[in-house]
Amino acid sequence: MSHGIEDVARAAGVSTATVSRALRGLPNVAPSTRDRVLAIAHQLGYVASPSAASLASGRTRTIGVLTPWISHWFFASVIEGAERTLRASDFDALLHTFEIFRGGPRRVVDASVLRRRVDGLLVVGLPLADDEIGDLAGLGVPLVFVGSGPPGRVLVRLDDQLAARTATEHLIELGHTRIAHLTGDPGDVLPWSPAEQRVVGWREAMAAAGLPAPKELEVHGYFDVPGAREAATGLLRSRPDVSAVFASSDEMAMGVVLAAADLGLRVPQDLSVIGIDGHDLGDLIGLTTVAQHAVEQGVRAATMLLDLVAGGVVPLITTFPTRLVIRRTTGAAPVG
Amino acid sequence: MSHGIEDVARAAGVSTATVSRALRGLPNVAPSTRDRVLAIAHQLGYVASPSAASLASGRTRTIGVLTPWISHWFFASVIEGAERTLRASDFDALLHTFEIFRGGPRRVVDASVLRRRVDGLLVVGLPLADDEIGDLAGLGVPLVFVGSGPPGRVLVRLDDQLAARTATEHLIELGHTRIAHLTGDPGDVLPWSPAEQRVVGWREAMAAAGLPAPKELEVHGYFDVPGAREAATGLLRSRPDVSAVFASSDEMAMGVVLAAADLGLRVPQDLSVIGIDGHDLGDLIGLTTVAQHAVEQGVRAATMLLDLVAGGVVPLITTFPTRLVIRRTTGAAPVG
DNA sequence: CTGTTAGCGCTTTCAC
DNA sequence: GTGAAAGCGCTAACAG
Repeated sequence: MSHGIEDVARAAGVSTATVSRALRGLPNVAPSTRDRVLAIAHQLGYVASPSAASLASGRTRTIGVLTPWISHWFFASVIEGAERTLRASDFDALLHTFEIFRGGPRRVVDASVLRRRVDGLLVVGLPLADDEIGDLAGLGVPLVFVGSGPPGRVLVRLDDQLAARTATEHLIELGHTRIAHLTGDPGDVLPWSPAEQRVVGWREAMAAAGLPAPKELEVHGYFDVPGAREAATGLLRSRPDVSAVFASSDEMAMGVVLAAADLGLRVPQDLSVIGIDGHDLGDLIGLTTVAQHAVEQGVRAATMLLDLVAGGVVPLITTFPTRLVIRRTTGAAPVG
Repeated sequence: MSHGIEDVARAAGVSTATVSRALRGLPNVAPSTRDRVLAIAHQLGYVASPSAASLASGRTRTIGVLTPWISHWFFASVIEGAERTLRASDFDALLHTFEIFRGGPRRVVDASVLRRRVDGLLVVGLPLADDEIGDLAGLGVPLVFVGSGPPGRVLVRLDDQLAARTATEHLIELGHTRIAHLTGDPGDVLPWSPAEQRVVGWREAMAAAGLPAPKELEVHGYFDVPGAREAATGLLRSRPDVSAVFASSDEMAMGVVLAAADLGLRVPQDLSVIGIDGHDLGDLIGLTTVAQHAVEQGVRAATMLLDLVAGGVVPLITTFPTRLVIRRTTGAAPVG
């Protein structure tokens, strides 16, 4: 049942070296030989042992995918795109999640377990500390960041400041003046994190319109629906004058919509809500959003990583476009 | 930077065999020796090469996770639970998705690429053909199915018939008599698939109440929000007398809610909708559902798989409970 | 409790 | 275009 390369070599009347070459499509194999080897290998159901091949060649044909969650829209979408791309090139995707605990510090990324295990690393939306990034880089394999990455490293992203300005400006055009921004955990303060960039974009848009953007209007909650619901409830209670909320993600925006319902506020008559993402289910509640292509970012990042693994060069920063999708959660500011 | 087992052995003044034993926590190593080896390995940042270890031992400490999608609630949740559990036991999760194309046949699962690559396989919600399952079994590693699996194999599931009856009975109790069932692709006809079991549960509940469950009320759509929206639109147009829809999943139920909105039907006054899942975002539209614990199923399945890999025995079928969560998409049947 | 010695199943020079 | 042979870096008997 389980054949080795020698069985194939013997059956084909060639050496194991030739079988290895033929199966991997290397040059310097006579077409007739190649065909024969391929046929026999197929017939025997032979597939090279990945461990043996890795040990001998030093390459694993495996890409590690590091992510904090998989059951969030952006992450699941990116991973789906990346996995599909890797598989198409006969690479495996090794999934490593790093839970970010509510309130507590997240488990630190341990690079050493990845040593000699992967040919490259895809870091999805995980704002890492400098030393962690250094450890990962120390593995000596190419790194590509998606959604969130430090300067100087290969990064696939969107223009977070622009997306945030777009969202905020949409609210401003609707006549809102008390526009709050709901963002992620306050511990996430790396200046290059998307959350931080979006805060900057919000401030810029507010400033450009001559509107105040005080600290009380910058609310930090946990980065999901329940977290946002809770944070938004607090905000809307203490600042009933707020007529619009720009949430840093669609999931957070959904939490805001739920909080509004909890408090008996009508959306968008009493409160306008906008997010960033283009979440699949945003349509369900008519969520206005600044949409991005998450699956495509996964595809692109994986493609670039594969290029790097093959020794190619890729652009340091790839910026994906976003577009404003106006639906039913934003409307004209209440009069008075 | 990158040390081998010999470096550690030399520094500790022992043989490589002892280093190997000490690092893996095997017995027959003096505590003092073990401590010394551990300290030196740590100091050197030594981690055994997985390829070399696999080649020598025949074990990979890797579990393959097979799934059709990752960006669907059930799948993402199960995978998240499983990955966390595997990681806790120092096992890696290798992600293999098998896209199910709309309309077309899905890509067939190719077991051979998994040969000698994994110590076990977790199949998540992928209704496989008998020969595919045979191929996977032929790999000689333990298999655990989650959500959907053939009789005679280790399976973590919920009682699909019961869940469907619970959902249908809820609608019947509200006075509905024309209750349609929206389910997945018609190609998915394996008698043991969850979709098929849910159809059976719906029919049973209808029959028990003396209500008709004709074929026209059993609607097949693609297994996601847009697919259900489309299928439900067709149904509601051709059968305006239908006052309630039981959808096979929450995502499909969301599609029904959207279809109702498209057609100007009020939910629940004109149409009641119920799903199965307990999707995170069901709350957003007050979706009534029969909830299950997807993350826990992933945890349990991974735990059992690890047991099997270690040579243990596990129950063939593990059935998770469900519970009816009544929210706002179901209400009394319209009078007349 | 520890060391010695074979491999595990490939890939990769280096010859021919 | 093909083969022989030397590893890749560990683990697993088997001794002692």
